Order: sequence, then C-alpha cells, then structure tokens
Amino acid sequence: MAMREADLDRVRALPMFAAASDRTFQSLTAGGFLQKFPAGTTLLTEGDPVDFLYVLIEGQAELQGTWNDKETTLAVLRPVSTFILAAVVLDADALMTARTIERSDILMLSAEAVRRGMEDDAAFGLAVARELAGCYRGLVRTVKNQKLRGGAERLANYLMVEQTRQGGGPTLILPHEKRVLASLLGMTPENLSRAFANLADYGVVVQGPEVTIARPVVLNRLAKPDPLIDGAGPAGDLLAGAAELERTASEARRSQARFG
Amino acid sequence: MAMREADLDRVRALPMFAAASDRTFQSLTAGGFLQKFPAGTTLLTEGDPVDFLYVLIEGQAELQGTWNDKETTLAVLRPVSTFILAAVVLDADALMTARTIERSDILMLSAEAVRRGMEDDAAFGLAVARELAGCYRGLVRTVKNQKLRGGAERLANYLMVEQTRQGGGPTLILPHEKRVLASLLGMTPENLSRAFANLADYGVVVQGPEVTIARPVVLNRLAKPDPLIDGAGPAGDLLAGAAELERTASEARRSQARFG
DNA sequence: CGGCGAATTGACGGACGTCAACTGCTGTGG
DNA sequence: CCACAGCAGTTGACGTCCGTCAATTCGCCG
Repeated sequence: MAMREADLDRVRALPMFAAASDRTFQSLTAGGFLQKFPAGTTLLTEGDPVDFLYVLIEGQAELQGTWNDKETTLAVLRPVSTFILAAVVLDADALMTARTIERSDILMLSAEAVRRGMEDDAAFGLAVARELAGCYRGLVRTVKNQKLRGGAERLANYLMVEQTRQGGGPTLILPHEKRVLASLLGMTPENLSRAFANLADYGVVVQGPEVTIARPVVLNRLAKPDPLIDGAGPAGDLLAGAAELERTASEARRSQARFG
Repeated sequence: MAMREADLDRVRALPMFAAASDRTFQSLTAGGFLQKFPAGTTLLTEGDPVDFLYVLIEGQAELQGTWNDKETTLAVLRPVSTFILAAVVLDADALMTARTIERSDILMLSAEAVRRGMEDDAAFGLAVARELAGCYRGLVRTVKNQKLRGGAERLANYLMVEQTRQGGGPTLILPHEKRVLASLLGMTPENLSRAFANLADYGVVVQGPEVTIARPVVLNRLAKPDPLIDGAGPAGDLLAGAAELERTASEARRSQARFG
C-alpha cells in the first residue's frame, strides 16, 4: 500500500487514532491504501453509499453540498484531517460531495473496518465519539456564523482567524482560490470582491492572494470575534501534538483534523 | 426523584439508552432528577460549563445562539429528545442557550455520570457515538438548507416535512409560535408573514396556526424536497420504536430524539 | 502572441431587514 | 360586563444587502 512511515505517524498522532490500540490501528491500516489524486478529482458524491473513511495527508480537499443546481462549500480541509466519519459510523449515504482542490495524498480506510474497530476497541470507540462531538460543535459554530453575521462580518472574522493560524503577523496568504472562499463564506465571488472592498475602510489591503491587516483594532471592532463561534479561546499554534489541558486539547484542534 | 415508571421507559426506549446495560442506566438515573419548568425558563446559557445531560420528557424547548445582540433559533425540541450531548461528552462549555418554550418536564442526568458510563460500558459509548453521528448529519442538513435555499423554499419544505410528520393530511397545525418558526428558518417574523403570503399562489392557506396545503403537487414543485436535506427517504411514522432496516432506523428518527 | 480562467467592476433587480402603524386576541382589573 | 393594556401577527414603505448579467482586466500557460 506504499505508505511512508512518517505519514503513518502523522495519522496515528490524530486524537482519534492515538487512542486506538496497536492491534486496532494495524487492522485499519492493513485494509487501507494511500492514493494520490490530481486537483479537481471527485472522491465521493452526495447520496452515494460510503465505503471508506478518508484521511487527507497532503493537499487540500473540499466538502460541498448541492441542491437545485446550486452548490455550496461546507468546509475546506487541510492536512491532516479525517472526513466523512459520521456517514461511516452510521453506514449511511454521504450528505456531501468530497473533491480535491489540489493535488492530494489521501488515505482510505475501509469503513467496515472502522466500524469493527469501534466495536472491538472501546478506547477507539470513545475517541470516535469525542471526535464526532468536536465535529458537531464545529458545525454549530458554522450555523451561528451563517445565520447571525452578515457577509462582511463573516469575511472579517475569517481573516482574523486565518491571521492567527498563520502566526499572527499583519499579513496573511489566502489558502485557497477566492471563489472557494466565497462559497465557504456563503456568498458569490462578485460579492466577496465587494466585501473586500468594504474592508478597505477598516485597514484591510488586498493584493492577489495576499491580505494585510493594517489596523487590527479597527477590524476587530467590526468583526466582534466570539469564542463561541470562532474557536477556542487562547488560540495558540496548531503545530505540534503536545497535549495541553486535556479538556481543551481536542477542541483546540477543531480547525484542523476534523470534519466528519 | 419523583419519576414515573412510564417516563423512565420512554427514556430507555431512546436508541442511545436502549444500548446501555441495566447497570449503566441505573447509575445514570440514580444521580439524575426530573424537574418541571414553566415556559420561558432558561435552562442553560451559552458559554456556561455543562453539568447535565438534558432529556426533554414533556413540553418544548428551544436551542438558540447569540451574537452581537442578535439571536437565532438553532432547533426546537420535542419529546423525547436529549440535548447538549456534545458538550457533555467533551466536558466543554455550551455553545447554545437552552430555553423552555412550554411548560416542560426535563430529566437532568449528571454529565460526569454520562462520561463515566461511556467509559465503563462500551455498548453505551458506541450508542453515544452513533447518536452524535446522527446529530452531526442533522446539522449538515441544516447548513445546506440555510445556504442553498431561499426563505420561501425553506418554509415550503418545512411545511411538507411537518405535514408528513403529522400524518400526511392536507392540513397541519404549526407546533410553535410563528416568531419561533421564523427564527428557526432564519428570517424575521415580518418576512415569514410575507413568505406565507407568497405561498398562497402555491395553494397554501393559513388561518392562525392552521395551515392547509391545497395543491401538494404545486407546492412540491417549488419546494423540491431532497432526502439529503430534508430527511430519510420513505419517511413513515415516527411513532413506535419498531426497528426497521437497521441502517435507516436510527436515521429516520432524526427529527425526533436527537440534538446534541 | 493568443487564449483561457480567475478576479474585478458596474448596472440592475429581487430578496430581505427595519421601522412604523394597524389588527385581533387575551387576560386583567375596575 | 366592559375598558384597557399587552403581545402576536400582519401590512406597508423604505433602504440595504446580495445575486445576476455583462464587460473588462489581469495573470498564467500553452
């Protein structure tokens, strides 16, 4: 199955797999395989039965929903993240389409093996429950963000989150195409342009994919970030797997590594 | 703790508790208590630590989110439903405020006991994982509904779902105040009125809380209901705990009995 | 150099929120 | 028994936000 040792370790370091016994982990990876996909590949289509749990090792993938010939992006995933967990657990049809938006390395684990692992290995089952709880809470935040904030406010908060995620410097690089960002934020590309234009008054300067926040305080006054929507309090780096307060540890990892 | 036998049975019949061992179930209910609340009582406020898993036995409760002095209803619960499960599992702060909107009987189970139960009783832990997976998928549907459909379309679909939930007859009773419904659908009360007015062209007649769908086919053409948004396929009654296809069984119960 | 797609800009219309006035119901108290 | 206050719901006017369509610019790759 052609998988580098280092990649395996990165998967194992995810909270969900860290709890699994060696035996469980081996039975999962034994039946799984790592595959490389070019950008724009559809991995799984809405409504299809789900045969695998996916783990994004390298690249970027997008989860999208469709209705009436309209599409919307529900999440953009970055390594290392699992996705489609909920459908795997329930052996149900997918509610979202999964597509690569960059060349990506993706580990595919047998859904059946995951379910068996949950039954045989109580610690793994517990870890899955906690993972799903975190996913759920991520979506609650998404709904609140969507229903309570206007377009410009969503963008402002996105920028501030992304800023700290990239180290807190005044300038950040948009990690995906603007059309993808627009769909994620629930607007059209045209409207995203206008939203950026509006933020100019708040000290946001855009040059291609490079955004600099010249007056953080002013932007912050518009964005009104809220830990109950935008994520765990003290933030901090998402690098390194160092365990902290165990309560917040898995939660802090929310923006990474989870989207069921 | 003053709890009727019949109520206990109804709790035990929930998929999540049906899987628990007698011992686990007893340890949960032993430390729990049933309480009656008048309408409009706040059970739990956004941001607070969560000490209990709540089970709505009788009445109605509402989960809402707040930001910047704006409120939105994330879900309206009807018996028998558990709520705030995800926060309990992670021992995290609540992301939503819970309020009664009718006189309600609510069972409160120690969050600590629930977490211990998950660790000690693997079958219960699994059931919680499945419950959370169902909750997660419910929210995915909510986000798709919100981002992909316009106000009138959301209302049309709500009416059709509620119609089948109430037996499929041409006329249904709105189960809550219109202002609550408006907030749930992501609009203002004024706009809900107008949305109802628009649906008159599609054969929807409103008289107070009583709505009759005179031309189901026409309304259906507007609503374009989709099993990947509006719920499990063949629908069917939500009464009786009779197990069906085990895959869809827990999913079908989605609109009842779950909202973590 | 030419072409393609992403991004931007402008013009326009529709959907939605806000404010205000009005209706109808209900419960309270004189 | 009636008067009145209070609240849910409705309706209208108005402004804003946002989506759509079209034209243009920019950058990248062939």
